[in-house]
Amino acid sequence: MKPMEVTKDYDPLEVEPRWQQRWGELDIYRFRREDTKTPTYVIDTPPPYPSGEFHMGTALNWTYFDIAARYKRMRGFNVLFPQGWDCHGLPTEVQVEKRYGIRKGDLPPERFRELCIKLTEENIAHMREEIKSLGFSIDWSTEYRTMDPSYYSKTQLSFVRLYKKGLIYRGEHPVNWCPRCETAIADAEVEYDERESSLSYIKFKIHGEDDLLTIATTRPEYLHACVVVAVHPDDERYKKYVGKKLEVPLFNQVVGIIEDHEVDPQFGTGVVMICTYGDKTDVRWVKRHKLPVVKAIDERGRMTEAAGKYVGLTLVECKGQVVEDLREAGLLEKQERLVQSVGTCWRCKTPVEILTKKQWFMRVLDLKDEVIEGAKRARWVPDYMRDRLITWAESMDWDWVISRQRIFATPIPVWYCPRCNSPVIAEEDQLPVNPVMDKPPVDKCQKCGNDEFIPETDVLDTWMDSSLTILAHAGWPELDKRLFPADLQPNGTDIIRTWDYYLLVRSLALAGEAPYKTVLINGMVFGEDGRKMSKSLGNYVDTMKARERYGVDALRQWAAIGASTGSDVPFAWKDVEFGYKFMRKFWNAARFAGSHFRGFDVAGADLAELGFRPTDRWILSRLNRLVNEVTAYLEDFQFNRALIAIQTFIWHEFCDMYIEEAKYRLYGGDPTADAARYMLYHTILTATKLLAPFIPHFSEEVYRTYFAENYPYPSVHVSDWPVADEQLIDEAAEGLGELTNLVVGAIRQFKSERRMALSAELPAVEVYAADRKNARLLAQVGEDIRGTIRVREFNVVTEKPKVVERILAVEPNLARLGPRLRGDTRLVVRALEEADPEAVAQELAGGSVTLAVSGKRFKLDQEDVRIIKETSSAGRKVEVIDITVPALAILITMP
RNA sequence: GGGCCCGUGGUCUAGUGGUUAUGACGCCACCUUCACAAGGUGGAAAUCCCGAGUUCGAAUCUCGGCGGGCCCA
Repeated sequence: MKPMEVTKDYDPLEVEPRWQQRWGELDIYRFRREDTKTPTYVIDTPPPYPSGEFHMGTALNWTYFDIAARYKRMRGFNVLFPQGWDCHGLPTEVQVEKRYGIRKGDLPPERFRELCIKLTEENIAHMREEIKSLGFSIDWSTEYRTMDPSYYSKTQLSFVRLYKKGLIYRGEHPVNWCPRCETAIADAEVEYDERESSLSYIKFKIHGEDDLLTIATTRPEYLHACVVVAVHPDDERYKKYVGKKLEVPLFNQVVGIIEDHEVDPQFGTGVVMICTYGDKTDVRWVKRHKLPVVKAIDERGRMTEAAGKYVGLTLVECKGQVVEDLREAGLLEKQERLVQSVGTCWRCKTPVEILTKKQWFMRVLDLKDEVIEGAKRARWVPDYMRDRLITWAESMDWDWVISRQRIFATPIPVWYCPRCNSPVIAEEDQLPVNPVMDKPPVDKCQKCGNDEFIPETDVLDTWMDSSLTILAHAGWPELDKRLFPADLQPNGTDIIRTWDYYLLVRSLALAGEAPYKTVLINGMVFGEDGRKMSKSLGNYVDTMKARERYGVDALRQWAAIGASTGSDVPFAWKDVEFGYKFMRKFWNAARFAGSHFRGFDVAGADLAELGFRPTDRWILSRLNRLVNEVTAYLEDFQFNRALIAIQTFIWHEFCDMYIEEAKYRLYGGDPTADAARYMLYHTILTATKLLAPFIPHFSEEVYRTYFAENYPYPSVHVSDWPVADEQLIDEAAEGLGELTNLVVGAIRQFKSERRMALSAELPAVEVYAADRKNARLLAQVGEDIRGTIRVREFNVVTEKPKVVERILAVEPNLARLGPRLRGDTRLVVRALEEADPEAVAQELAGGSVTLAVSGKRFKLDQEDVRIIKETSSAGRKVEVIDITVPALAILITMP
């Protein structure tokens, strides 16, 4: 497209798909494995769960990766930005059951698995399209799926290796159990929910006495599994009972009374019953006091034989029946309503129970110190997020349950000898393996010689797959040290204790090294109502909806600028719209600039000959400063600050001031017009590059329209990141530019107040500068001011014009006075307020002023204060604008 | 109950010791202005949650309270 034909409005919906397709053809995001020279930058991106929908939170997350990836690419790194899918999991099984109206037990596992794979592929296809439409610079050649044999054979290999290292074991241990899903679930999968329940006060008879003791419990259905009763050791009420025995009502087992610090004397009666297992505290108590375990319920949450006549009832049924029977027996003292936090299955929200089952565990508690050390060594953005992982690691009291009773997951590569129960672990070279279909690596049991085996039917927790991502990218078990540890580990606050933790613990166990150098955390996305965005709350905005109005680049600006890094980000249409408005503003500026620098030979221009004016030097200095600022912010992952800095510069300095101040030269055949053309070219090009990581499509469109022909790069995204020229950062030039803007702004405001068109011509403007230095400076920019505000005659004077000048106040410069005067600062401030400003100013004109307060004397020089003046016209047919700092009076001769 | 974070105009938000607190959206007034009226120039609008402390000086640091969030128990 030629600049002449550039459209007035930027149309992202037309531009964006065009560049997405072109980038694919150019293959510019591919990680170059064969390139061993260029430094690498490795981003381990969390593989999303293929639920079928791309959540706004994921869009935020991916925007962060993408900004980092594009920035590092322009800085010359060989960037690995992979994409994978964390396929295994219960939600897919549930979705398949729903879709086909079946229960997973209805089909052979392999058949059910196939249906899961089919559904997953469909879901991935949708999500892949959406990710592509969002324009992320992913290297699609890296795409992996954890359900593929090529991936899960690594999961299995990790199992085998950790088993050999003694870090995986099979054991009888209490686990969180979902009785609906009939599977063990990890701590991280337990969700807590406020639920109303009842607290039952139940009378226990003291064994061998007639006395009764009342205990309070929320779980009367576990009465048959009560193994002991506990009180707090300092609880005077119950001292006399400790050591005695109690008879459990309805079931009549005789249990002891013990003391434990964890009993809350304020809760209920201060006497609690310990059941195996009513909750996690019970697990600790059983361990601490070496109590017996009663298997109270089965895998479906029904009462076992141990419950006597209640056998076969569900937990809820049993609770009702037991309470009823207690009431009839006169043993129920009372019931109270109680709101408590209940652990539920993250998927189906069924309250979680605790069962003792044979399960596979990873010995993560043994790695606690190394995990904490690894977390401490990594850089965290923001820094305080590190504490979340450390607190979590410190508070863990169970090993990680890695087995699940599900179908769609990585099989555990193990068989058992049915005679002696010894496990047979798969050999590394036979992986991937499905023990149900495949044979074990040995013909006879090593222990007992038996030649038959039964397969392990349990499968692995899906985190066993996804905690290998970094190792898998790096080619583990043969580790490419360029790719491990990863440079960047970006993810949301919600998965610090899962993904960041599991990656760390597994890499330490398998590779002896922490897997990431920097962890970049993003907050959660909230809906426009201020609550976490979710379908169930009805505040959900689809990413497709969010991009169809203003395009992806507008949405990305919301993501980048919505909050400081790590903070939660409320979704707001106005932010997306502002993103679009910014692009339109820049687009039009580029259109204007392009029409002026088109045909101008930038490469061949001799900068010394162009004749830069003060406004050119000002914007050039600001631009170079901007490059430094944005670069520093990006190194710090402060995306919001980086983008705000660019937007503010473009809009308010470049467009509102510089372009307006350059127009008179461009239109008027000024000898320095080429300098302005050069500045327009250089500023637009540099800003376009700075914007490329944030708004890639827009930047590409601008780059290709105006600049590409002059450079060898096929895309702005593989061009070079701007480097500031420190020589051009010039305080004096900036001061002069700001002085120019001040006068221009004041006259604009003046015209606006008098309802004059901003382009209205003024016969004459005279600026009176009290300060000789300012007068000299103004003289240098007089031509720019004259040209910009359209005035026929512009003069700067130092002699007082016919105006009356009045000193309004002499204000203290606290930044200077505070540190010097300390406690006396207040006195001086008071003294200045009370003194006659005219007198103070007059004395100060001689160099310094001495104030006497409370018997003390303070000498202030001109730097210690600021003089606030007001001028007013005296008789001439002029209007006057007063500027107090610096002291200027602008006299305008009216038309 | 624990850890971490947050509380700033009507709404959202930037801002980790210094004069007059950033910006967006919304609101009001004015300006066809030769890149952009989906623009520009202005304006009104903030007890910086409350209380105490540290300091010459606190939105910012400390403590307490109140309110909210995320993760966890």
